[in-house]
Amino acid sequence: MAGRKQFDVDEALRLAMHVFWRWGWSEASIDRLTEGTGLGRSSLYSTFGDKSTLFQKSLLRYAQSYHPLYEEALTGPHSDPSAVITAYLRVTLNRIADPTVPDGCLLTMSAAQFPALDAAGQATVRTMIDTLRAMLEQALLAAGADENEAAELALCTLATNKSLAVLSRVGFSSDDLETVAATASRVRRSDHGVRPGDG
Amino acid sequence: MAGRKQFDVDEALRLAMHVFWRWGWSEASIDRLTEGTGLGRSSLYSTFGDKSTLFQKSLLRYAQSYHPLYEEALTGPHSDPSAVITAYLRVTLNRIADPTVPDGCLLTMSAAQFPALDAAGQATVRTMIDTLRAMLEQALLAAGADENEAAELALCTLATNKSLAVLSRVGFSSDDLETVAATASRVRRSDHGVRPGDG
DNA sequence: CGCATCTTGCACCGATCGTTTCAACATGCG
DNA sequence: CGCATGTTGAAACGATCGGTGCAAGATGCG
Repeated sequence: MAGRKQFDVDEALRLAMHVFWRWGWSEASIDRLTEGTGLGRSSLYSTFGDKSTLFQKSLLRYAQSYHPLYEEALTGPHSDPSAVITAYLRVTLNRIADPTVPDGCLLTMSAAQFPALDAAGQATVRTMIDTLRAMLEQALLAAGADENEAAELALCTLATNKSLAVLSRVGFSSDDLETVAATASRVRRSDHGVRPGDG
Repeated sequence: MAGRKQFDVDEALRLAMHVFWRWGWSEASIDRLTEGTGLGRSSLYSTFGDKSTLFQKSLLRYAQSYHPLYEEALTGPHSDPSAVITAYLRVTLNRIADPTVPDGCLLTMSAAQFPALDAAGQATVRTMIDTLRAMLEQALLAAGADENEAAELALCTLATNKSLAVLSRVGFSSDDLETVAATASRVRRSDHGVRPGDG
């Protein structure tokens, strides 16, 4: 039962990364990590150090194994920026649709971490969008644009709101955050006739 | 020391919500909640129920107290959709800049939950953007557009990536996610001469 | 084989987790 | 006052947390 290592270190790290993605930092207990990797506690600690160190290595492993997937889908040469973005986000969407593989972010709370987002909570979130949508509808009408775009813009604005929260917590600068917000504000701008600098 | 309640229930709930925002679900222990609200354990449990119930109520309270802030900044009537979006995201940015108030998302992991996002982790994230930026630079050059836009587009695409992860975990439909991704792909499309349906 | 070296499983550590219990106390009503 | 009702602080519950110690077992080398 002992002697030389009876497992592949890199595969074990991949499995550990998966546990962290599935459960998040706090809910990924040592017991869950040992179960998910198949290693014993001693092997886990002697190979990867304590939980913090293991999480660091998992994060690095995640980032390194993550981007090649996108590169694979985005083989050059590229001539259309929109196509690049579309292909990139398509990979994210496909991965999100598959609940068995890590999606585009290791740093959001896992479902196990907010046990209480029930129907009432969902409705509350919807209400938040609806208020924004109503304002956008009004503005689109006043600008002579298609008011049916309001729902789409409201959704995307909320999405930007969430991304700002994530990026700030990951450590992006306020300049970067400003850039994201400014670009989101320019979405489809030319479609409803507002020129740069307006507003 | 007892008799009638010696605290304001709504204010206590507000403080509890703040603790959940600051620490996240897992790291918001009962001790931290009692310290943050000023209540004893008995008062907390008898007033709000167990931790899950308290989190539900905090989430609702968060959503309800959150949107009025945006409405306040977005007094109508509105005539410019971009201005509405800009004002909305401006509130988010201002709140993120202030570390003492809840920002735009209660469901991202707090800083206390990933103790290992050090310089190495930051650099890894940067590498992920740089790869995307290089592809976009190539595409922008081929399309005859300004390649300096690549960094901005890469950042915003990553932002969309993160927002998709959050929205999916909150329970948004795949249709909604598709909408967000499609809109992100159209960002500044008309600026570099790519028509709808290309690619 | 003899021995050093490494790995593994298991028990165990103190600390903290969410939750419950309970006695002491303050109030409102008769 | 007497008593029911409700609140408060504090102690304690079992469970689980991250982490360690250690003996048993397996290997490589002489």
